[in-house]
Amino acid sequence: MGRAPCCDKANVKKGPWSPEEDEKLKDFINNYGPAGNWIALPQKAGLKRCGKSCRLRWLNYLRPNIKHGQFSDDEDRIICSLYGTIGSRWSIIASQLPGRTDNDIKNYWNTKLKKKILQPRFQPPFSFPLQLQTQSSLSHLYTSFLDQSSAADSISFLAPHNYCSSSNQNEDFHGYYNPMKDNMLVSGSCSQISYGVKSEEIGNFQDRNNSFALEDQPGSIVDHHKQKQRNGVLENTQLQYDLEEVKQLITSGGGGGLFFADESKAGVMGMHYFSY
DNA sequence: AAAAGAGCCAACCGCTCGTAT
DNA sequence: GATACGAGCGGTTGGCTCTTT
Repeated sequence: MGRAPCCDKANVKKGPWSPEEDEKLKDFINNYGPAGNWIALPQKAGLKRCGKSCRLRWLNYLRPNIKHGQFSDDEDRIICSLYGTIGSRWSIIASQLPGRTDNDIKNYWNTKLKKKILQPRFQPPFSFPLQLQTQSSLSHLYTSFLDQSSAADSISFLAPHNYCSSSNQNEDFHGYYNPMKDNMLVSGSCSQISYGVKSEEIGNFQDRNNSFALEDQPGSIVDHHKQKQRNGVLENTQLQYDLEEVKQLITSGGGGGLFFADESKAGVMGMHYFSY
C-alpha cells in the first residue's frame, strides 16, 4: 500500500495562481503566520489548493522581501562559487542570497548562468586535434586507457579529445586529455591545466612547464599554481569511476560539449570540458 | 504576417529527511 | 525500533513569451 496523498487531488485546483488566491493566502499568513501546518492551511484559508502548492507560492512569490529580476555580477559569482563547492543544493545557495529563492536560482542556473560560465575563457597553449571523436571510437580510447593503467575497476576522469578543466577552487582534481598522441596527457586541477609526457605510472607525469592558471585572479589560485610548479610532478587523484560510469559521463556529453561530474564520487564539482 | 523554434519560469511531482507517536 | 506524516528539496514539465525564419 502506498503512502496516503497529502490532499484530495480531485478537488484541488492546479496551475497558475489568481490574484484572488494570492490575496487569500497572504491575508491568512499575515493574520496567523507562515509557520504551522501547511496541509491544513488551504482549508482554513478557504483555498482549493494543495498545502504544498500554498507553501511553494508563499515561499517563492508572496513572502516579503522577495527579489525578482536581474541577477547581479556579485550574485553570479556567489552562485558559481557555491555550485562549484556544494553542487545543486539550491536551498543552501539561496540562503546566501537574501531575497532570492531556490527556485529562482535553479531556473537562473539552468537557463542562463550555466551557459554563460561554460564559455571557454582562455585558449590552451597548444593545439588539439580538430576532428571530434566519434562515439564508436570512444570506447576504444578509454578501454585502452584502462588497460595501460592496469586499473580495471576504476579510472580517473578521462576526456578523449577534449580540453578539461574545473571551476572548483577548493578541491583538486586531475582530468586527463588523451589525444591521438599516446604519450601526452593533460591534467586539469582546480587551479590549472597542465600537460605533460606520461610516465610509466598513469597519473604521475612530468610537468612540461606549460601550466597556466585557470583563473587570473590574485590569491590562492596563483599560489597553488606556483606550488604545483615547484613540485614538478603532478600526482594523480583517482576519482573512482567505474567503466560504465565513465562511458555514461563521456557519452552524455555528446562527444564534446560538457558534463558535470558526480561530486559525491569525484569530490569535485563544476567539471566540464570543451572540444576544439 | 504567420509559423516554428527557443527561452524562460511558475508550478508540479516524487523523493528524502526529521519528528512525533 | 517501526510507522506515519508533514516539511523541504531538487528535478522536471507545461505553457507562455520572445525571437527567428
